[in-house]
Amino acid sequence: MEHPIRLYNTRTRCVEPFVPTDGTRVRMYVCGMTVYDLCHIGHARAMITFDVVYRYLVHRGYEVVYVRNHTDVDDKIIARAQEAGEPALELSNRFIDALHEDLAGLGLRPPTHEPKVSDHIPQIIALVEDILARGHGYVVGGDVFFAVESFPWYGQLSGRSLEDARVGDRIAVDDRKRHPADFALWKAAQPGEPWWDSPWGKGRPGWHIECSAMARHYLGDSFDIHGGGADLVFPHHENEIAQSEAATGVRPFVRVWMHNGMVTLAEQKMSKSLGNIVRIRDILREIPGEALKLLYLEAHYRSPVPYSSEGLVNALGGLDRLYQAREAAAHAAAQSTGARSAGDVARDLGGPVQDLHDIALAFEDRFHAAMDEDLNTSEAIGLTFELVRAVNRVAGAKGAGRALPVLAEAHACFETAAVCLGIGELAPGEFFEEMRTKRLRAMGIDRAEVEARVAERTAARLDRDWTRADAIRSDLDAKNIVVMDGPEGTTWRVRV
RNA sequence: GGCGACGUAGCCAAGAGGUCCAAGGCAGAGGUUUGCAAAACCUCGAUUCACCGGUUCGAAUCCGGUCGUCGCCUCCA
Repeated sequence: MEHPIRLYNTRTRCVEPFVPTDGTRVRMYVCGMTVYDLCHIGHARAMITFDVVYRYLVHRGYEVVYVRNHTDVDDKIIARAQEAGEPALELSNRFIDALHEDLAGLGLRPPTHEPKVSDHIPQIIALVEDILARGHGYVVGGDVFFAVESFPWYGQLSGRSLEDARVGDRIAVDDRKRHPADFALWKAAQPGEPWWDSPWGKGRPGWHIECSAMARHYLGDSFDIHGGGADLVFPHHENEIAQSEAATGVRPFVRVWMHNGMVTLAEQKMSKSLGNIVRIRDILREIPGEALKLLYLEAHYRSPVPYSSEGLVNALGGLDRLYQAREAAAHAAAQSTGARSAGDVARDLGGPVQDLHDIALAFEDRFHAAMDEDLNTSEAIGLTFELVRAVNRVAGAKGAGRALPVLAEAHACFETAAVCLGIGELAPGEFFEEMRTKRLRAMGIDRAEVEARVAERTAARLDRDWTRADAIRSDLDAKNIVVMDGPEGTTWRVRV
């Protein structure tokens, strides 16, 4: 690694060089979701953020073990299941399937492991036993609590002390707790709830412990990166640290804590309690998934990002532009014989061709420099669009045929961006088709009818009947269908 | 009340004290191109980085204060 990647660490509140413990092997755990409902665009942000972390680390030569859990044992799941009269694990499995569909629609890479809580009860019980053995927990009835006062570093991540926390201020405190901030490691089973046998009787894991246990099982007592949404810093991640470090005696549990910013709607955080939820699949019906990625990645992952349908459609426009340039570059790459070097061609042709060559040559280094600095995807995307413009300048000009080797270079740059960001990964034709299908659906337009009218217009144009051709054009235009006459015939698109 | 983040053009957004008198995208104006369009390309847009002080030869970038917005402290990505 010629120049280390630098990442912001929530624990130290600094951007610091990232050096994995184990050479080129990186171990990363990301909090997935509690699967009692469909994924919303806030989940999407976390998933997209860490998908990019994963992609980029792999791109830079690391071997990454990426674990993202499904929390399938939880109060809310149980409550939903009881309402629906469905076994809790069946319900959670349905939502895991839905999650996989949604994330595939966004073009996210699957993690190395996707453990479920229900499959790791023995590991959880073992972890709780270790915590008790080291004197950091206590049993009350069939419940087990973590004793925060026994762990001197409690608050290290969130930067709050036990005095500051004032946990009792806003919630009713269970008077069996020794300290208001103590939290459940294991909960005794209530009637009608799923349960597992344990040394403390029938029960189930508390919230937090599952991540400690599964991270330990797949990644060991100490690992490189732990990610999740910024709203998990406290109490979830704080409690994870306390449990894990208390159980193993190994510090630090996690070397780098990474947290993505929230998605806001109309200046407010999207959240379950506010009820302002937008689901991933509602978007995917009408917009290609990469548009959401572009919208998010245009901002830094730690900043809040405003969501709006206008913003999304905006991003779709940019994506479309990117794919058009990609298509031109891909076309050139396929045709380029490589008989002449890009450098020679650039020198001979000069002007925009030379400019494109220069941009392409510097692209990878500049792209890496941006991403190395705590994943500055905004700048990386800026660079990509500079490339788009440079490509269009060359590809759209007369004599583009002579510049093929240089356009082929640009094509390779687009590949780098696509692999690292997951944007522009589809074959351009595939993207245009997806966009057309989804936009037609969004606008309720019948495809066959459009194609018939376009054919009609083409016939009119062949007869040089401009009046009729223009009438059809404006007719279609009123329905947001834009007709384009190019050298290779007439195409059409749905206006975005 | 405690802890934290942020405030850059009409909108979104990047900017490791000087080589940035501020990337990129969208929207807008003019132009090239086109049967007419669309797309694409070219040109134009913050004398300025919420406000006020301070440090410095020099600050959007550092420090202090003011105002504003948001997040966490309760389930949350």
